Amino acid sequence: MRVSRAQAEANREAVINAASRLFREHGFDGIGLKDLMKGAGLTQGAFYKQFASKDDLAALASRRALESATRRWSTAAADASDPLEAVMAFYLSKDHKGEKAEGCPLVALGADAARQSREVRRPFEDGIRAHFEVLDELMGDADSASPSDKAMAILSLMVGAVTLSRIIEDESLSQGVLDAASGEVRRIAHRDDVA
Amino acid sequence: MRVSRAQAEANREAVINAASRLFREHGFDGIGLKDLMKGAGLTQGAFYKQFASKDDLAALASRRALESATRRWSTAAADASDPLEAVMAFYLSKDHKGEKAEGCPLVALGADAARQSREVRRPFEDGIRAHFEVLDELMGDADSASPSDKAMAILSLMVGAVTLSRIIEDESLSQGVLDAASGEVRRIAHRDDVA
DNA sequence: ATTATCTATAGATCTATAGATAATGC
DNA sequence: ATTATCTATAGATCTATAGATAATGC
Repeated sequence: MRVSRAQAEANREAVINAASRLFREHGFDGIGLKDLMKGAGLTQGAFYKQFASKDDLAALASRRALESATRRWSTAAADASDPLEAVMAFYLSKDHKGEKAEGCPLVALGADAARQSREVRRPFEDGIRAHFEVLDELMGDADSASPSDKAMAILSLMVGAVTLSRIIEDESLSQGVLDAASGEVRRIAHRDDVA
Repeated sequence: MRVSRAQAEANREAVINAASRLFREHGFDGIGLKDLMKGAGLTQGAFYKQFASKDDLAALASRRALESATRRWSTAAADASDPLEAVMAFYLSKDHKGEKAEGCPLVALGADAARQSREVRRPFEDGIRAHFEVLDELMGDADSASPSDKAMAILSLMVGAVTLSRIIEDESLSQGVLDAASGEVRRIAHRDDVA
């Protein structure tokens, strides 16, 4: 039953990837080790050879989810003539509202994260900073030491809007929240700051 | 061991009130019936005479939390010469960032709520609409049929900002997010719409 | 007589560990 | 010989139910 070192490493990666989706879908407390391992085609018993604890996996899976989310922002921005519009086009879309498992972990696990261990919160904080940096770059506010007020407000607005839109059953209101957020993000980004 | 009908009703209310705090603090999946009942000084066995299921209590506790949150907004707005500043003063404060159990349920349970039953999501949706109405009233945009874009953007921004600030360990960045949100909320509210 | 709460428990599930198995890696 | 994964299990906890108890309410 033993597998090669390479296969074992691949299995470990598969568990982290599966967990990164499954935690977003069910919350940190909403899914157990058995189903997390099954998500990678393994059984529960193999867990502790790979990870120190459930919290350890939660931290690794959170880091992966946030890195993937940051990459998605960078990629969307890099490929587009209007980078901000490109980011908004997917982030404030009906599709993104619906894809809890693959979507932004700040929305799917934002409230949960505040209750987790320092080890789990850390990748969230790092991910938030990385999102700020992408925003500041695409707004031409190249790397200053700390994130701009605009970047902080825009990310807050986008995370809040998708959070609210996921709760709201009424389709037109839910869409209205996303659209209102789009309008305000544009205004914030294009406002001329008087320094 | 039986208590009077009045006392039984008081006990029921006490459980709902305790649950409204405890769910915000630990998440819907982060606390069990035993501890929820203990929060009201009762034992687990008394639960099912009062509630149909844990989900039933979650719905009742969510409604209470959101009604309390809406009342807090109304009260802050009613007592102040500048209602919006009064709401922001508590909502985007370090105190509110710290008081998970008593603070805004949209922040504490926003991500969780999207995963719950329709019965639990409903009070959240109603609460969101009530928040929009308070915002539209204090901005002088008296009751139109549907919430204004401004109200939707402001609530999104405020919920997102407190969510992010709770995750961020770095005190100055965490405060920076709240302050950036304050600045943008003011700009959104005071902007002249060209209809 | 009714019933709100209590203690006790059923049955499922949770995290974590133990020991067996079978393939790898030296 | 080592070890990644498996099955099995320990011990705790979860939701929900059952039956006992003691006070209410008719």
